[in-house]
Amino acid sequence: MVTDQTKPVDHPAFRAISDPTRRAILDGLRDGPRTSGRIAASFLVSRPAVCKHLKILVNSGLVRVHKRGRERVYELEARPLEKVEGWLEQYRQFWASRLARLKDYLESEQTGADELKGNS
Amino acid sequence: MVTDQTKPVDHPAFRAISDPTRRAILDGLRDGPRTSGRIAASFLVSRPAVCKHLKILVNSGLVRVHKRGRERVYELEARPLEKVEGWLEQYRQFWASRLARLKDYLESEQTGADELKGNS
DNA sequence: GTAATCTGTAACCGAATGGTTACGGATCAG
DNA sequence: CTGATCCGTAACCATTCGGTTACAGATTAC
Repeated sequence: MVTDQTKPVDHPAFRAISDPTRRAILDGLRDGPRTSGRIAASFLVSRPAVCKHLKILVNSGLVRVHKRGRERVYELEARPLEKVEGWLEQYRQFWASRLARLKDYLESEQTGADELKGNS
Repeated sequence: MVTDQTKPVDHPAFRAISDPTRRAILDGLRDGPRTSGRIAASFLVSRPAVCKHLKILVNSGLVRVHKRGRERVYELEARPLEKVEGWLEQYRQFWASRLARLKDYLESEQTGADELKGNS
């Protein structure tokens, strides 16, 4: 076996970070906790839309929320991203290794011996 | 500024890897190039469904394809994942640093001085 | 040539997604 | 108490998504 045989990684975070707006929200929260209104003010979409994104982020574990008076403070909780990182890690060798670059080179002159590289 | 100020990262790969089936397809391709039929055979969903997933993966740049006789060989192209990795990297400090763990500890006894940590 | 095989796509369908406007609950200001 | 403010959710809508079955184009086998 060429690569590590690991169970399929699944986590709601994968879905959560697939949306550009949600990623932008997370990016903003890297500067510190923010209230719902303040977050929404920095986006073109409506406030309820942001609220729904925040809900998704909370449900995926990427953001925590707690009340403070009449406002609610949202805060980044990055730990679930570790799952994504873990999945990604298994691919790093395919873009970072010398072998990967060698492969790229060989592919520039089609050998036609494709499936020889790994068939179970 | 606490964190690096970077342009919002966007790439079709984020959407592509949000689906569990597509991630499983990529996982399989780590063992080497495979034909469409062989890939489909290892999934419960129908062959056309796998075809559509493969198309999405090709369009996102995560998979390359070339014909060989009457079959088509799909091959992993991991480089776009570097974009995802780059975005993720900006969050590593939030789950890996000593500061992050200190924050976690402090949060276990609500101080109420939330937004003091970073307001522009 | 003809039949079997490998493959992608069209047509269709139900469910989920991402957005909107309208509303109501809770809290602060006066 | 009353009005303004902050906020989440309900209801609705168009679009996308992920799946299916049916079909058609190429290539191989005989």
